[in-house]
Amino acid sequence: MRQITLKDIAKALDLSPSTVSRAMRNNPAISMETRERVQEYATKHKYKPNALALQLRTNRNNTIGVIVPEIVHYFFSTVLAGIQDEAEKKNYNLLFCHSNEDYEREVKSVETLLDARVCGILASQSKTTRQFDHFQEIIDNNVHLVFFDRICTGINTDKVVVDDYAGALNAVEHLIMTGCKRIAFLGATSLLPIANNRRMGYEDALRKHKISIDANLMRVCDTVELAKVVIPEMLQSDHPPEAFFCINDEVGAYCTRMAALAGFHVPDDISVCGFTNSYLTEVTHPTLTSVDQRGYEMGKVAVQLLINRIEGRETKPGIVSRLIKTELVVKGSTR
Amino acid sequence: MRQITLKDIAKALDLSPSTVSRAMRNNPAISMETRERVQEYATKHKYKPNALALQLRTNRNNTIGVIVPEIVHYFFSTVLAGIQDEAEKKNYNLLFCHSNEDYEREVKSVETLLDARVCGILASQSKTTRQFDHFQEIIDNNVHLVFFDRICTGINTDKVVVDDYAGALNAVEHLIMTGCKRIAFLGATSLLPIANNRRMGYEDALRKHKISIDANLMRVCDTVELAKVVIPEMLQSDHPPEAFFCINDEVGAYCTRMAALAGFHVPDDISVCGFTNSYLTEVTHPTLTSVDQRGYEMGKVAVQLLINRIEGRETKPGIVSRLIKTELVVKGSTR
DNA sequence: GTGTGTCATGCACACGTTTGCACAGAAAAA
DNA sequence: TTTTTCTGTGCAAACGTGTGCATGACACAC
Repeated sequence: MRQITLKDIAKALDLSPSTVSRAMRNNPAISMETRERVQEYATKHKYKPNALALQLRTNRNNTIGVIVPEIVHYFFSTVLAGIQDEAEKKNYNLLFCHSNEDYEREVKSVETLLDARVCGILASQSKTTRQFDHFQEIIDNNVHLVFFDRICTGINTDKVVVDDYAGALNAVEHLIMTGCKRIAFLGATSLLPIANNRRMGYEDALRKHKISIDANLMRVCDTVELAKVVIPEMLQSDHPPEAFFCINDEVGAYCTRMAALAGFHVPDDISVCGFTNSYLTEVTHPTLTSVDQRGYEMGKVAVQLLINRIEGRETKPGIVSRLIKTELVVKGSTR
Repeated sequence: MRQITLKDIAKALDLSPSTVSRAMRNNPAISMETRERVQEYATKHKYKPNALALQLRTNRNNTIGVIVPEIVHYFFSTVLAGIQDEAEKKNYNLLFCHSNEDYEREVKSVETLLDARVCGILASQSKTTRQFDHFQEIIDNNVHLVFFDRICTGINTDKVVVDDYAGALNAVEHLIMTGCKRIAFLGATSLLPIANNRRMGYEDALRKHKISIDANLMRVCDTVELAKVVIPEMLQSDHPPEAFFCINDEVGAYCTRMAALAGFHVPDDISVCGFTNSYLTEVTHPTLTSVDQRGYEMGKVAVQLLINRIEGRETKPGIVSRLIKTELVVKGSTR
């Protein structure tokens, strides 16, 4: 029992397929009587137009591909939610690929998506990617491409990124305004643009408030493993920091616990601020102040940009670059 | 500049499209010379077979749809990762839908997937779903359907679920073996099968070790908000529990913190066990013992089952039901 | 010369839809 | 009555591919 087609309806009602097609689309050239007869038969037999046939005709399948480097990940899953919601609203389907931070899989994903003839691709680069030919391939095939978050510097195309700089600046200013002066920065290596931007935001906030920058207070500490070493060391120093500005919530959450164990009260003795505003911030005690990266918003904006390109509404010839504003969410770990 | 087709190659080499088609597929009927000439031209001009045309011909698009109730969610994102990895390995594409726990969107997602003519659907039911007509519609359209985790009891089809009962039983036995007797169960309302199965596992573990079941130790407490009320109350009682078996990691994480604040040492005075083994378990101090639900494995198994159905390798006429074994991951919060 | 066999290729059709154009019949205008 | 206009419908082609069958050329055996 396969799906009923236009031809089947035509045969059953002794009409031609073209008449049936027109009747279904309410073409005024078809008499009211025939139209009703056809539509009645169609609904009765649950006719569904074959999307594949339509796609072949128009050479468009209303599908966009998305490549995510990691999915078991608060931020990226949030972005994916935004992408899906917006794409669904605009009647696009989503072909989902997962590179798992692996260059080879990223290349394969691009191939898959191009083979599937998607109208456009949303991508966030894997950490291990050093060559960009596969991304160039997308553009060479006249498929639209928008990068989000982890943009690929080697490729000239539209992108959407988080305003890490302003996020860090705001957060550190908040720490300063609530009375902290010795503020530690637990960051990552400056190779990553996001880490670098946040460091610059941190430094500029201090400068703005005439606080000197102390290199001893700036550490590479972006994993719980590192935190286990770095944080106790800083807490035990003669001049422990009055605040920790952490590059992610994992380190932030661990930091609140370590400070409490060392006998400090959070936030009265030591303030802590994280980055991402994941659900980790709700299970710490006190709850963790954090910078919300608004991944959902990023996903929506990325899809909108891509669809505007696809449908020719965004005609700007150069590259379009959108900045997502962060939002400081003050909770219990800062005063 | 559109993509090159078989016809283009045919015209360029003064052959018929059928010859080119056969040449590309290495049909021995075509002379070696022609084959080489065609393939050379094809690679030079980056010929890609048009998937849409193939799909129309065969009426199969090698795509499976997945409906997830929530995506910013450790467990479901893990399952999705498993689904994607396995589907990719088997050369299937993934059409991704997100119901966001909303019945209306779930119905719309099913429609979308059926319109797209997917070969099969993997679905986990939304919390607000009370009617099942849309799922029945899938089966009526001869599209294969496999439920995972949140199975729909109203529909007779294949499913993959976590062995919650054994997971709970194991975990509670571990608590007992490490010297705890008064073990609290922080669960959810028994309406949900998963909550019910875990409660039964908890009770059977106690029975097995001849520990009486104390209703005072069993509470509904599946959110951090509830935990803020329930846990302090239990800790302050005359006979505080020696262990907490929690229905999720959020409550478990919060529990370790509350116990420490109340002056108990974890795990020496009080043991805590969570459920899911999310990354929350790594940022608590001590790290949180938890029951791993092996979502990645579940995703893989679900896809395998679905593809076996699609490709006719699983011919069992009745419904196939797979149970995913859980694994207790002992960390710092239990002895 | 006729028959048989092999090899390489092309024709035609199919998948399900849409659409420009032609056409038949009826109604309206001359 | 003849011509024009209008109305409703069908034909054919197209999208890109794969495949059964026919065809034509050539070689070889009788």
